[in-house]
Amino acid sequence: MILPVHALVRRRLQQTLAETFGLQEADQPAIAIEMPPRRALGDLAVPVAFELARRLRKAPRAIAQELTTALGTIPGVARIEAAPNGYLNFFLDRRSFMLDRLRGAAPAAAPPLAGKVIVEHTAINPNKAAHIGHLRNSALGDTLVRLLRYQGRPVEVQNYIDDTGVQVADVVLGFTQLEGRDLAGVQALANDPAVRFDYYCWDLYAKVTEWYEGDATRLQARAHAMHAIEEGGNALAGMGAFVADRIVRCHLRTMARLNVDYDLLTWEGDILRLRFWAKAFEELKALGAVFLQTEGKLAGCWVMKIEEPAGAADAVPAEGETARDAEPAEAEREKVIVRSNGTVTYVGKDIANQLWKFGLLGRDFFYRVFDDRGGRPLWATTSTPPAGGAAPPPFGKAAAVYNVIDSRQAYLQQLLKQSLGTMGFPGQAERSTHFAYEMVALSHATARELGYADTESSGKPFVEVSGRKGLGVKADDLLDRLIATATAEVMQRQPELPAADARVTAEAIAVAAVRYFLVKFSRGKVIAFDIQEALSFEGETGPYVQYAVVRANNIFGKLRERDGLDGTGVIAALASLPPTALTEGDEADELWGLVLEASRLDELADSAIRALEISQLAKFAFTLAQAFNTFYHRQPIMREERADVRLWRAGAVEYCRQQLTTALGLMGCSVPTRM
RNA sequence: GCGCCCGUAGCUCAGUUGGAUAGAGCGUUGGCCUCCGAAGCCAAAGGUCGCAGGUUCGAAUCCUGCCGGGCGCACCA
Repeated sequence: MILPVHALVRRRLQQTLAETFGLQEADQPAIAIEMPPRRALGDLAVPVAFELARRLRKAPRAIAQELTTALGTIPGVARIEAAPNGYLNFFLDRRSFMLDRLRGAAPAAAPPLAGKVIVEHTAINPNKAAHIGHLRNSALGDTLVRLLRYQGRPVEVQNYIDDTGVQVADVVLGFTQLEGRDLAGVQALANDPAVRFDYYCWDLYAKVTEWYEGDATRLQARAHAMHAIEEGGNALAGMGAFVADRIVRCHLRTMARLNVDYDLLTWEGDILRLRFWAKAFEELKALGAVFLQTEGKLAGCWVMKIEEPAGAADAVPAEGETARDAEPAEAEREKVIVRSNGTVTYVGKDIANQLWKFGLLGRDFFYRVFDDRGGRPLWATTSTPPAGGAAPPPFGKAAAVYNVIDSRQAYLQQLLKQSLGTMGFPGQAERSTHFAYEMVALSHATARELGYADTESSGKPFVEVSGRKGLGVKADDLLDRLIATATAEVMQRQPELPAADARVTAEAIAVAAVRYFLVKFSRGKVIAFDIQEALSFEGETGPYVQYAVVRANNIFGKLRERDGLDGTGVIAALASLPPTALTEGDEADELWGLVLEASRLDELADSAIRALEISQLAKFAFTLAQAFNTFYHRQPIMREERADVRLWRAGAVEYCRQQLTTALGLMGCSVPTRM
């Protein structure tokens, strides 16, 4: 926990700049606090003197030197040095820093921002099994949720279920048109223990796509089915509801395997049935934000004008092209909100949903318990008042909203934000964040392994996953393979371990492998998923981090066995020990470096949230595990004979394992007892 | 055509609101298990940070223009 130290140092610098240089806080540059490249230079570095050099007409070094003396003493800071190049370097009081952290006595970080945060993630169309692309969404979203909660913010996790969209309609048509099933037939299929219903729908969905391609008039059947499902109260709608319910339950089981869960399932059908959209539509019409288009190809549709980014609207035509040649639609783009057949597009429904999330709609859902989850009810929205039962917690009315959706939908998210602003809620628009990330594609090797020949001839660097074509790695298949591989590894290393325990361990390893893999890349990068790469448990992987903690835990197992010492025993013993092993010599510097690095979890968590870069958390955990492994090899604990040295090292191991366990937990990963 | 994203070592990627000598993993080569677990550690080799300008005391990072790649610009979501 280093942020409280940052806050203290920053505050003292601001005071000193005001007192010594007469710079009021408003005129001061932002004070960045960095880590020096080498520990010998200091523990914290502040480059503020460079910033001030011009304004004060002095050399950075002179400013740094003045600051050094003017700052005086700061609690917890042993000394301050002005580096020859102008850096201001802070050396912390190692003993008190480490003891405070071990005791958990470090002052709390800045109080978290007030108000509930809603994070919406996963949102898989409920018409087929989850695949690797969906997993990236869930892993990023769930980790964001855990990070926000770690910061002390109240978070509500929502999973949006698009049960009235075209994709459910497609599968319903597959059942009725291709297979001639009625509702009872689909129910029988779903209840057949030999059938994996989500896998079955996966294949059926791909067949429906081919069926459409066979005859363009079949698209009319699709439009009809969609309309029927939206209307409700008919056979197609009944089947759609059944399919969506069953597939959602499949998705929840898959996600539970990865330690991902939710507070509320928001069903799109309820938004329609409760006329959320009708309410939002009235307001949008009254504001003139949407209007009925009477001419052109969009005649008969209710449309919304799209705000062009600044400068784009009045762009001059390219040379050789006159303004007359340009499409009129280019100048004033319109997005269809209500189709000419009267159905509402996704954007329309989601505008209503966004308003509800912020408590701006003036209407609420009814709620039902969707799943018991062993005493932790999972709630879902519903359209009718429930007969009785427990009262739901207060949902919605958030201060801020994160929508975790891949960047291909950036355009729609932009519209959503825009409409919030248009409707008179610029503050909420500002606090509505699209957490955008790039898609997961497949490497050519993995596509080939899945039976897709000759994907290289496309000339593209990767193969795009396509649910429509049934092309992709199913989440459960991937997990099964990872568990099988991990089980083999565990049994090889721990032959005496009972099979059931080996399985539990393998599951923990598999989850860490896949979750770490999905968050280690920065979000702007397309992941070309390669199954062989993902099956690795070595190098920069989740299992590497787990392994470091297992080793640390083993040390304490042995300490307890031999010396009767546990974590708290070590901490108690350290209080009366001279700190030489922490303060003098190369080994002490290395020990201290490990403790300081471990303390940065809160700093990295904060940074990861601000930048929406979960990869920073992953990188932190890996780097710390690496530092621990180096320390582990160089500075033994059990066989160290000097008692004080042994205990200080044990203290470092204790803090390290705590921080690494927390970091893994933030990524939804656990630590096996052995592996 | 317009918008967004990406371009850093053979491959896959980090690089913290511009800061000290550009770092990992994989792969390659060579070492380390009578010693807290080798899913590990140590070492070596490997980079005109796509190109060209500009801003700055300082640029992989910011700006402009190119080049290459991806994704969007549906009465799908």
